[in-house]
Amino acid sequence: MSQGNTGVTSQVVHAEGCPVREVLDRVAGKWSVMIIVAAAHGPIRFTELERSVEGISRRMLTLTLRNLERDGLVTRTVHPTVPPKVEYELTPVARELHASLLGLTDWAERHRVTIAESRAAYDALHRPELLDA
Amino acid sequence: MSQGNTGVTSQVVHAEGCPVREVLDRVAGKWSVMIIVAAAHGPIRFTELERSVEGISRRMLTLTLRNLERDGLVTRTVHPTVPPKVEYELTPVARELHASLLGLTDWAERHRVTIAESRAAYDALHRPELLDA
DNA sequence: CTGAATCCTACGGGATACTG
DNA sequence: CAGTATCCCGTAGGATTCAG
Repeated sequence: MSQGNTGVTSQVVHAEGCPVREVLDRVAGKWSVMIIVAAAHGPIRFTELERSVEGISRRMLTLTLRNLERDGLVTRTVHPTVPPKVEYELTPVARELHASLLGLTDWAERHRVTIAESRAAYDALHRPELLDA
Repeated sequence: MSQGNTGVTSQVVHAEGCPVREVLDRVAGKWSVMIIVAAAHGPIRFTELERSVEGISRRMLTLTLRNLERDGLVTRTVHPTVPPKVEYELTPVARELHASLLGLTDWAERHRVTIAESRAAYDALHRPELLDA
């Protein structure tokens, strides 16, 4: 091989059963992580979540909470009062996730400016048409 | 308010400008992270990526690589040979991201079984119709 | 207050074919 | 080898309405 092989064994990233994919699928939704962040401080009510997670619709809040509950990431506690009061709380598993997420948010904060600049530069070079936003 | 306020100041998770959302949007795609993982070992060629990232289509590989390049997460190096040879390499910023990702994959591996069980249990309770898959 | 049910649309992403 | 260009479809998710 005159061109030489890389010598680097590029290992396959398995599609199925890949832990990377799994966590991502679980967290990929538009709202899951934001809900986890909003609930990280302790039990929180439905309406509080609705206000905390800016921009979320009532429907998506419900759906996402159901999925989180299904995965065992939040618990749902109904207080049989009137008016009804429902509290959501992160499970220990979700708290661990939240801790790991901190690494990501930290990364995002450290590089957000750089990334924004990179985008602008790229667009200036490869997307001249959308320069006058 | 006889029910009392919670005392817990549920802070708002801002929609715009939220670093959490930003990193997620950037990584939320179906393939971004898997490409980053596949490229973590060093420079890698287009076709090698295509084989490494199981299940990806040529189209999505190209699109995702372009976005990663745009965000300054990968560099694209064209070797003017014949046949053409293009190498993609993670930038330092992306390497940091990859490191943070390790925390997530670790979390996923530690809890995948628990989560799967949680799902099964939830479905058994709340989705009796789809029990005979 | 805390949802569930419907309706509807945008867009991510797959399959396929063509190109330098 | 390394892409681009089209076509097409499923579904995430928004708006709105009804209900316990």
